[in-house]
Amino acid sequence: MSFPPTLTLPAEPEAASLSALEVGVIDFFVSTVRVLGLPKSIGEIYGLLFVAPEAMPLDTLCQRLNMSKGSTSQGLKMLRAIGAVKVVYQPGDRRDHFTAEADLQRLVAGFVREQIHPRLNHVGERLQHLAGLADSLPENASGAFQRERLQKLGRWNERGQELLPLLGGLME
Amino acid sequence: MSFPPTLTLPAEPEAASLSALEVGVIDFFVSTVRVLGLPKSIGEIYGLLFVAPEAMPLDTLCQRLNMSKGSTSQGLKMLRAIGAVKVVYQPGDRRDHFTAEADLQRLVAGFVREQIHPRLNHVGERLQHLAGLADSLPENASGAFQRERLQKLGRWNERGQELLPLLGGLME
DNA sequence: TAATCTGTTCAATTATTCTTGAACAATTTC
DNA sequence: GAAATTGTTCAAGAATAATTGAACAGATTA
Repeated sequence: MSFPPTLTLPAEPEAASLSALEVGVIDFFVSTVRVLGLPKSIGEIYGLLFVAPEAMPLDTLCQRLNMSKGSTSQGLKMLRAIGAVKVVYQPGDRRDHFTAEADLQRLVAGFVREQIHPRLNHVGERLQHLAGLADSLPENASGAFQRERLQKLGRWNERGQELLPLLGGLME
Repeated sequence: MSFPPTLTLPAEPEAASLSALEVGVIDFFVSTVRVLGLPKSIGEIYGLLFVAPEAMPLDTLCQRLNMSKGSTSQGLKMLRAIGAVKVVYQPGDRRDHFTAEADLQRLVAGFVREQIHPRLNHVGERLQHLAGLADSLPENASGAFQRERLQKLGRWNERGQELLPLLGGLME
């Protein structure tokens, strides 16, 4: 009873060589990023760059994270948009090299700007429109209740508008 | 040229009868809830209850939102856990009746408790473990850099722990 | 100019999450 | 107790989101 000698088992599938420290830090950012509703790959890329003393190019990230070039490129694109990674010039190397931005205030500001604000699009307008409907509500208890609820919605929205920009400031 | 008289077109597929106001408010909460990473159905249920002057039972929600009993039941379960809907007793009706909790501070507190904290599980422990690895880092520039990054991670975590509970307080 | 290198894009696949609907338990009514 | 009512659970299906990989464009080198 023997295994076919012509068939070589593909060992561990290109196990990415990451130190325990790197794995730990990446793991931390993967969880964080999940809470924020971003894809795991974003957390992996940022995590590796965050612990890395040196900037690294796209293909190094691909290899070490065992991630496709497409995902890595897209992930870096988003991270750059947020301002969470920066491109640094590396003399004598044609490739872009990336480092992690580690200033929490900037990270928060970038995240709010790129991820939260766009999704809050037109909320103000829509509430405006709703407020218009309030006038044609009946003059009874139900009408009064609903007008009150609409006002509450408006106040919540204003409060949110005020608070969001302050978020960054709270971060030390 | 005529349509087969025996074939009745199924009209609009049980178009849920919602007023423009209701649609608007539901729409508002659906967007909000999406930003928070919760399923749409949660926003629909809460939105309808939020504008409704009267408490309503599960099957009314199903009918008006055109949503399955399963989804409605699960959605109400989560909303109850967060503290975003309350059960009110309705004399002479065996069914539970639900209303929306509209106190923002309580909503935020419940959301953090049920959705954020559980996901942040063990982050402290894991960071503790990572801090252990710091000691066996080399005494060169790279080692120093990584130790610093680990410290930063620890500070961020502490800061988050302090800030989360305050979130509710900010809400008026 | 051709060949190589670097990085981006996007259609197709894969993985994840949400919703449905039917089966079930627990009450209540007859 | 049988039938009806109310609400929950969960496996299967549907919808959504993330990832891959191959094709591509632009830049650089030979």
